[in-house]
Amino acid sequence: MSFCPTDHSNPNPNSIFFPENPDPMADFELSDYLMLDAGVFEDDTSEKGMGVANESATPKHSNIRCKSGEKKSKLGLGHRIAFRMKSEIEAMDDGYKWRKYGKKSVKNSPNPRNYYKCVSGGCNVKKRIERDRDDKSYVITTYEGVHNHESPYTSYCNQMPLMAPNACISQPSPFSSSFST
DNA sequence: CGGTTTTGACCAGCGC
DNA sequence: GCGCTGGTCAAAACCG
Repeated sequence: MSFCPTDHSNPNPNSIFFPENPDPMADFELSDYLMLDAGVFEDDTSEKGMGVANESATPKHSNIRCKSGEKKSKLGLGHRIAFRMKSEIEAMDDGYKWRKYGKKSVKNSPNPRNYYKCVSGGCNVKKRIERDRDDKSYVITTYEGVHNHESPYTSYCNQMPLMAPNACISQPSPFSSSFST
């Protein structure tokens, strides 16, 4: 599996960029990535099966975890993807436009979880963001659903290939070493 | 003034 | 059936 910046079928870490931070590598580090395809997730704890709530429950390394044929997404939205990264900021701009619709304190975590929806018309992709309970310098982001549109950022890049052909896809990425297969 | 965020209330699913 | 928990709604507050 490879991640293409122009592929909007799934939100992916490669599409994240940092308009407010010209040097994201300075305080950004991907720690873990979980591919929770088709609403299925690795239920590796004894906690209630709300899926990716578990990713903060166990120590993690740079592994891609994928499992299929077990539990379905509660909402039936299809793809679910979660990753954990070291970052000072929680609301990273991944190129899509999100609207916050909820904030909730969750059990076993001192940090609240924030809920966002993609505001593009007809797109019901959601994401959850919370700080790792064990290490607050890490942020756990979970995407749920599939975008039915391109990222505005991707569109922007595609419009200026002659101007800066490498400006969007060739920047150093914390994900590139882990996910370019 | 319109869009976004905050926050308490409400609802549904799950375990006991 | 009941209580707990996570997820969503919606009104109010906030901000540019």
